[in-house]
Parts: sequence; structure tokens; C-alpha cells
Amino acid sequence: MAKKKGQKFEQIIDAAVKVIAENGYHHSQVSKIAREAGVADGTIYLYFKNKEDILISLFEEKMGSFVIRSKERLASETSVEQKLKLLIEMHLKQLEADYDLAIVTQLELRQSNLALRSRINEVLKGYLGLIDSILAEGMEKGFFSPDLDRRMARQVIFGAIDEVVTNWVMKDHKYELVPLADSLNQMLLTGLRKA
Amino acid sequence: MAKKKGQKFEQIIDAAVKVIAENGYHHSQVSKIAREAGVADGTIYLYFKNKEDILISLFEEKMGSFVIRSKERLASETSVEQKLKLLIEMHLKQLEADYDLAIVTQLELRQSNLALRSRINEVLKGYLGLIDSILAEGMEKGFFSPDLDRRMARQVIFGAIDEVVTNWVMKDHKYELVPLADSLNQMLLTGLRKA
Amino acid sequence: MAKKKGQKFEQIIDAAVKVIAENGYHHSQVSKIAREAGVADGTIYLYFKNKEDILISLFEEKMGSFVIRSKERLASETSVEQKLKLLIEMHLKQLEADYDLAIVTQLELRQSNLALRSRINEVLKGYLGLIDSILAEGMEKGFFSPDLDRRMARQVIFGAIDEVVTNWVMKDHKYELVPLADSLNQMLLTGLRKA
Amino acid sequence: MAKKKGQKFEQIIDAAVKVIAENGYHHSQVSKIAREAGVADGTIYLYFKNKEDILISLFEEKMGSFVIRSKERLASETSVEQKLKLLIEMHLKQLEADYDLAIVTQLELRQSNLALRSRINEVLKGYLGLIDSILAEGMEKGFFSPDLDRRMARQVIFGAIDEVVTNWVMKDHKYELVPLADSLNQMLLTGLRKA
DNA sequence: AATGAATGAGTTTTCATTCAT
DNA sequence: GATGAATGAAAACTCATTCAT
Repeated sequence: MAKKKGQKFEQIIDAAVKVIAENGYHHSQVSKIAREAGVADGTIYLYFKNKEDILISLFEEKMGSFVIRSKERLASETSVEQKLKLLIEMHLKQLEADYDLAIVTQLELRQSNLALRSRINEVLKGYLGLIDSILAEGMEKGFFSPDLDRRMARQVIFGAIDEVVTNWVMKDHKYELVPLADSLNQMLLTGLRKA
Repeated sequence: MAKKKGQKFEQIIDAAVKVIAENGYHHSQVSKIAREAGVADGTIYLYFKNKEDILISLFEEKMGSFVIRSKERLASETSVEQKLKLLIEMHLKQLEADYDLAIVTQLELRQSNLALRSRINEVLKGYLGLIDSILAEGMEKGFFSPDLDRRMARQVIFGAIDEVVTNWVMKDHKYELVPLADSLNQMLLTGLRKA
Repeated sequence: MAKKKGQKFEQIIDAAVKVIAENGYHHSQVSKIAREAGVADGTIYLYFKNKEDILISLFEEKMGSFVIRSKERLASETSVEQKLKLLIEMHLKQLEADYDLAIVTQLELRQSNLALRSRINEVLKGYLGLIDSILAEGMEKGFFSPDLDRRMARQVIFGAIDEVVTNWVMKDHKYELVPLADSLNQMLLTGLRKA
Repeated sequence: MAKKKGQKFEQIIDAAVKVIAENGYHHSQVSKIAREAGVADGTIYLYFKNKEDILISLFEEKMGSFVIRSKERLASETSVEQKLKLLIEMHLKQLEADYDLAIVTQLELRQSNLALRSRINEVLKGYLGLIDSILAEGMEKGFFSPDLDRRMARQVIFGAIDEVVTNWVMKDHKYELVPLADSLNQMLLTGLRKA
């Protein structure tokens, strides 16, 4: 069955990102992905349980490594303010660097059914946990108010970043994304209101 | 063809919301919607161009009337701060009052393909314009900073509200939504950072 | 039920010829014919039993009047040779004068199912009888050989004329049809072989 | 896609001839053809682009091989008169030997739409070319008149044979077809008129 | 491990026809 | 007689998945 890892596993994931970004999820037949990956249709099923499993594996793979990289990078930072800014920057940088991946995560992955979305959320937990730990540290250090609603804060941060990226994708990445990090960070930290 | 309005038009829209919320978009066959609406399958096509058109019409209908109601309500409010709070409240109230509709807009509608999403965005423009006008007024009145990035502010506001609602839906509306409006409004206005 | 004759009956027949010639039989919905005829869909069914009945009635109407006219015209002719030539000429003239009708009889009418084709053949019998009477007279008068196979001769004459007309229609009536009558007549009378 | 040739390709063609002859084109569901061929519905689409493609492929296959056989056979014949007679004989023999095929070519194939008929004519060109070459040779050798209208002669020959076969089919092949070849040939060569 | 030919379930949409007004 | 809104049956085609080689 699914033998995670292996050269072909990566090949298929990468082919899937490309094919789905180009054709959209519903026009990305398994056979098309197989052709792009240079393997036979049946081979897909040696590495993935089914078509959905490609999508979720793709997300796990890309998001997983992103969370690991982010954790490492944030560890070397002491200031809470810097940590949040850095996280936003890394988020934007990762997707700006791989537009195909951005299309898949921001648009195509959402076309999946409810069951799949639950599994996606499972993967997202790692990322949301990262945000949460920054919030917890900030509250402890007195950088954030002690009665901050952490769940809501997490949702606001994620919702805002996500919306910014989605807009960038839907506008055909016509402008640069990473430069927005600072202003987005400020807006989240100090709000819209004039000081 | 599409004879917008008429009793049957409404009947079918309402049936679609119910059926899609219960079964998910991909398991909501036209015949199932027709049965729920108490009309023949073919009748659907006297009022809608195709199955997708039901979905987009549904959104236009519900979102359109929401925007109109919001506009009227906001007009009677003078304070910018109150306006934003009111908008958030109305947004949350509308979806909390109709959980089926919330499921459809937050989950099922997003499973649509790119072409459909473009049309959805078209409808959303009315709502985003509402946010924008509040921001513009706030900047003029000095409530918001004069160098506020309005596009980003709009995305942050919408992304945050949307994420809050989606989480509520995915948590099976186990908690109350409207009470979150105030805290969400505060977070958007003053940010996460301790004053 | 079917109230043959009446102004609307003619209107619908003429609309059908036009619509079918323009759109082809399978794209000529009853509603399209009704619109062209300036009547409601349901009105069609006051004059015709069903859609097929329009087609067969159309053919009966047009072919019937053609056979009557031909009979009258041939009666005033005494020479067998002239009669055959005249029949061919009238056949070609009738269809050259009404290209829409030619499209319908040569192409669209043949797309009908077997049951309908039987009824068409019924109508054709009048025409084939006309050919037959010329052949009988010719044999009696010694113009044709006494051991001529009349059934086959009838098929050869009809098949040849029909094929000539069909070719003309399929070549978008780019050349004139009636001028071919004489040469076609000669070929049928004296054959291909050099005298 | 269309993997022309292969055992299944033939199987499906033969099943289609049988099913269409029995039920008529419009009542020959793809699933019915598949069942008769002993393959799954989907398999049809590995060998044919769509349902129409079965029909046209069937005609190409059967007509194509007939033209090739005819060409070979005619090559060994020197007399023009014999060649024409032989061609007629082979035409009648081929269809008399396969009544199902005759039903399909004479009746069902004509129920196809205009687009398909164009493709059928394309296939027919090979056969008409065969007739044409006999005519050309005959004119050269002085067997036919030098001012014979070749296009019309071709239409007369084809139209006559075709009509004879169609009548035979519509009369439920109650009589023998091949014995008519000689008399048909004579009629085409020397015409109806008494010498 | 890899292949790819074969499978067959599943659904939107059209349009001839009806019938209450 | 005339209307036209409503009906509902009917079928081609796709594509994820399997399994013999």
C-alpha cells in the first residue's frame, strides 16, 4: 500500500502540484498526473490510497516542511514582535516562491469535500499551534494583553494572512507579496485605529 | 430562460440551501433539489441555466439582500466605530440565524470551480465596497490613520470575520457567534498588542 | 385533434420547412417551429398529432400538390419521350425553386426513423405511380421494350433523379439544376454506351 | 484514444452492426452495443471517440475493405463492360451476403446528421472514384461517348444501384438481389428505350 | 515494483407533450 | 380555439480504481 517516501512519491507530488495548478482540481485526472510524473496510472496507487490522498499528502508534505522550517527559524528569535513578523514573512515568502503551490493551497484545495477539509485542518493544526505558541509567549511576557482571546486572535491572524494571499493569487500575482508582511504585521498588532 | 423572481424561484433556492447543507454540493443531485422544492426536474431549468447557476443565484439572492439591508442599517449610524461593529454584528447574525446558509457559504460554495468563484467574487464586491466606504469615511474623519492601506485593511477585516464564521461552522455551531462581534471588532480596531 | 387545413396549418408547415432547413431536424425543437410560425407551442398540437406528424404532413402537402400538378401537366402531353422529360424537369424545377424544401426532402427527411420512412414511402407511391404510368404507356406504344423490367426501371429513374438532386443540395446549389434535365433524360433513355 | 484495429475494435463494430440493424440507430444505446460485444460500456470509449464514431468507423471499415477488394478484382478484368457489370455484382453481393449491414448502410446510416453525412461522403469518395475510373477508361477506349457527362453518369449509376438495394432492404429482402445485376447493368448501358 | 487495459457506477440536461386557464 | 408553464423520461460519457501480467 502507501509506501510514504521514495523518489516516485516526490515525483508524483510535484507533478500533482503542477497539473492541478494548470488545470484545476476537477480537470486533473489521475492519468494526467501520472503522465506528468512519468509513471503509469497504476503506480500512483502504490504510493497513494486514492486521488484525495494525493491532495492531502501534497499538503502534508509542503505544509509539514514549512512548519518545521518555521519552528527552527523562530527558535533563534527572542522578541515576540519579531517572531510574528517573521512568521508572516515566511508564510508569504513560501507561497510567493511557488506560485503553482499557492494556486493549489489557496484555490484548488478548497474545492475538496468536507471529509478532506477535516484532514486538511488536521495538518493546519501544526501551523495554528505555531501561532498559538507565539501568542502564549506574548501574553506571558506582557506583550499582549492578559485577557486576549487566543482562539479568536489565532483566527484573525490566520484569516487575515490567508485572505491577503488568496487575493494575491486571484489577482494573478501581479504585485509582490513579501513586502506586504510588515504592514500586515503592524495592522494585526496595533489595529486599524489611529493611535 | 432564467425567469428571475417568481414563487418557484424562491422555492428552489430555499430547497437548494437545505439540500446542499445536508448532503454537500457534490451529493446534491438536481433531482434531489427538485423533489425538496416540490417541482419537476425540468422546472429547475426554467428558472436556472444549470446546476451551477442555482449555486450562484442562491449566493446573489442571499448576499444581495444582506448587503442592501446592511447599507440601510448603516446609513442611520453616524459613528464610524459603531458602523464597523454593526457590520460585523449583522454579518455574524445573518449566518448564525441560518445555519444551513452558513454551511453553504462557508464550505460548499468554496468547492466550486474557478469560473464560479469569479462570479462569486463579483457578488462579494458589493459587500467589500461596504467595508471600503466605512474605511474611507473613517480616514476622512481622522478615526483611521491617513496612510492606512485600505486594500489590505479590507482584506484583513473580511478575512478575519470569514475565518471566525468558518471555524464556528466547522465546530458544528457549538457556541454562540454574535457575542464574538464586540471582541472581534476591538481586535481589528486596536490590534493584538497591549495598549 | 388534427384539423387538417386552416391558415395556421399552412403557417406551421412553412415555418417547419424554414426552421428545419436552417437548423437541421434534430435541432428543430417544436418550440422553435412554433415561434417561427407565430403560435404557441400547444397550438401545434391542435393541428398535428406530434412532431413527426409535422414532418410527414409537410411532405404530404408539398409532394401531394406536386404530383397533382405533374399529373395535370403530363396529361396535355402526348409523346412518351416528352412526358418523361417533362417529369424530370418539373421535379428539378420544384426543388430548385425552393432550396429550403430541397434541404428538407433530400437530407433532413431521411434522418427520420424507419416507421416514418414507411409513411414517406406511402406518399412517394403517388409519384412512383406517375413514373409507372409513363413506363406502361411507353411499353404499350412500343417506345420501350416489351420485356422492360418496370419495377427496376422505376427504381433506376427515381434513384438517378434523386441522386442528382441530393448532390446539388450537398454542393450548396452552386450550379443550376433544371438545365441538367435534358441530359439526365437522355442518359436514362439511351444509356451510357455510345450508340 | 481511438486505438484503431485490435480484436475489441472488430468485436464492437460487429456488435454495432447487429444491434443497430435490430433496433435502429436511435434505439441502440451504447450500453446495448457493449453488452452485445461482451465489453464494458467504458471500453467502447477506448476505441471510439463517441457513439457517432462507431457508426462512421463501421462504415469506413466495411466500405473501405469493399473498395479495396473491388479494385483488385476489377484490375484483372480488361473489358469496360465487364468491369461495370462486375462492380454492380460485387456491390449487390456484398450487401445481400450481410443483410444486417445492408440495413445499416441503406437505412440507419442515413438517419445521421449533416456533419456525419459529410464524413460518410468522404468514405464514399473511394467508391465513386472507382466508378469514375471505369467511366474514364470507357471514354478513352471509345466504349462510352466522348462527350459523356461523367459527373452525372456517376450519379446515375450510384443512384440507381443504391435505390435498387434500398428497395430490396425495405421489401425485407424477399427476393434475390444479385440476379438483378445483369439487367441493371444493361439498363444503365443501353437505357430504357427500345433499340 | 510497475504497468495500462479494462471496468462500470453515476447524473445533468433536453424537449416533446399535456392541460388548466 | 389558443396559450405556455410545467412535466419527467431517457442516455451518453467520464474517470477513479483494479488486477492480470
